[in-house]
Amino acid sequence: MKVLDSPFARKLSAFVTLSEDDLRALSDLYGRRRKYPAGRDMSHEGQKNPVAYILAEGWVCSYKILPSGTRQIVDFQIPGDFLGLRSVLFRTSDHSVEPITRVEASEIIASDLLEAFAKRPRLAAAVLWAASRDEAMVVEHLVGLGRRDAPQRMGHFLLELGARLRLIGRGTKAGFDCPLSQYHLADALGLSSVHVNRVLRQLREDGLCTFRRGQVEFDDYDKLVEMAEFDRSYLDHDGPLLK
Amino acid sequence: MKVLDSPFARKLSAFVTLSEDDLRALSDLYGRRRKYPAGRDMSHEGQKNPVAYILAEGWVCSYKILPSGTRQIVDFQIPGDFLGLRSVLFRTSDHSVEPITRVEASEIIASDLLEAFAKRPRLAAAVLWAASRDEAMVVEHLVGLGRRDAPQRMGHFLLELGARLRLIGRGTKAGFDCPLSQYHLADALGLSSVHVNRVLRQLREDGLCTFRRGQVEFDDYDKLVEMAEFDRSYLDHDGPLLK
DNA sequence: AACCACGGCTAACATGGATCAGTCGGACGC
DNA sequence: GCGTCCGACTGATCCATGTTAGCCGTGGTT
Repeated sequence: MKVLDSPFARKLSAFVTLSEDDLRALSDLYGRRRKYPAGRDMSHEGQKNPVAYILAEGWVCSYKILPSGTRQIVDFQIPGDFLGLRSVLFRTSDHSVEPITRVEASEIIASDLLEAFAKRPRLAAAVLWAASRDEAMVVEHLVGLGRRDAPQRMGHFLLELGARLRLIGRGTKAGFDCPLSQYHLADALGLSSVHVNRVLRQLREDGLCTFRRGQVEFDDYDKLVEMAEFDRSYLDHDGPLLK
Repeated sequence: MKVLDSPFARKLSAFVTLSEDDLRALSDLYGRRRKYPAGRDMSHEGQKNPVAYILAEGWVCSYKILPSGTRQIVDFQIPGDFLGLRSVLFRTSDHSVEPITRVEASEIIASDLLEAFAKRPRLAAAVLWAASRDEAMVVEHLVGLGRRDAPQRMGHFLLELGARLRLIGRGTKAGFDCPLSQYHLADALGLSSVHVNRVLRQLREDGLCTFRRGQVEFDDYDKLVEMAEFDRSYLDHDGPLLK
């Protein structure tokens, strides 16, 4: 039961049915578990020989800093998400990672991962599915930055986060706990923190959703979906072809 | 020699040394070669059972249409690039593909690909490297949309395209042929076509680069690199760990 | 030859969001 | 208890970019 209850197993199980053996192989994967305090970077751009993790507890963000000093957050990772899956295949990490809260993460050894894939194809399929979903999220994020205005971006972002959290049992259609500051939102959505504040007030006054003191509440879920043009199909595309 | 001269082989060879046998396995991969006229979509979002291709000739773009009718181009593919590598693993294609010029593409059968990977690890490494580079480009694109202004975005985009084309022998530091319309640029860079025109004029008047009649000329490469804060390390990261 | 469609190009005007310059309240250190 | 720091919050102003409404040249069609 312990494994099944981990956010990672919950997420994968939502889309590929995993057997007892699959789950056991999954739990064998976890290497040493490490804790990181909030705030200090876990890795930064250009670092050599990086490690991959599965997030067990806490939130982190992956970002890039531009020469001008501004930053762009590419993605947030929540419990159950992979961290640095790509940078373990290639020698150089191409972005920095900052823990937003206190974090617990399990190290993943690349060779163990490949071995488990060879033995348990369904597990490989599930992990690939997760990686592909992450990529789809980045693309959707890109589309938002290019073609959505600030309120839509904000609404879309909160709805996506909510959907991801529900998958691991940390949120409902009513809302979720959210440790992000308005600066995090600004750096993710390509806005200034000042404007983030204005947009949040707007959403609150329009009765769409309320973000206050680390809590997101969806005041009118359907109306928010409509305003943000949120189409969640990119989050739960069909599983991989291999049965 | 024929295989070695294909844009795909040139691109891969630039980063992973491939043996004669690797190259032979590569040429076996190519399935039926198909031609598509410019303009009509090759595939659209939501399509089932899509196919993967390697582009042999011509340019295409992958894009998403928003409910409002605007579109965001996620990426351009040029000869040697994969097309729909991810959508072959998953049942649904999550974006549309439009040929910009007349296109020739070779169909890739998923099972052939996996088989080739099993037999020729270096080939697998090379293809993975290419996929990873594509992902890094999407991330860089996202950062640009979030945190760079229009002239920087434009400069960055043209420099990146130039670097990619040089890799397959279709451009130099002096410039390259470019079949994109200003509308394509607008949809890729998240701008209006009017503003694209303004920005291009600006770059020309500043002596940085000239885009006219299907030709990009870098008038002052180094100054353009500096203005756009172009750091090409994301394009040629080290190869994968597996030797 | 006349027509039309399309892409490049431009000016005038409108506006979303950035920037600047703060206030305020709560948490924390001493 | 007092400073200090951080994040939320706000108003005033400015500017980058969008929008609207065209013109022009070219190439294709009838």
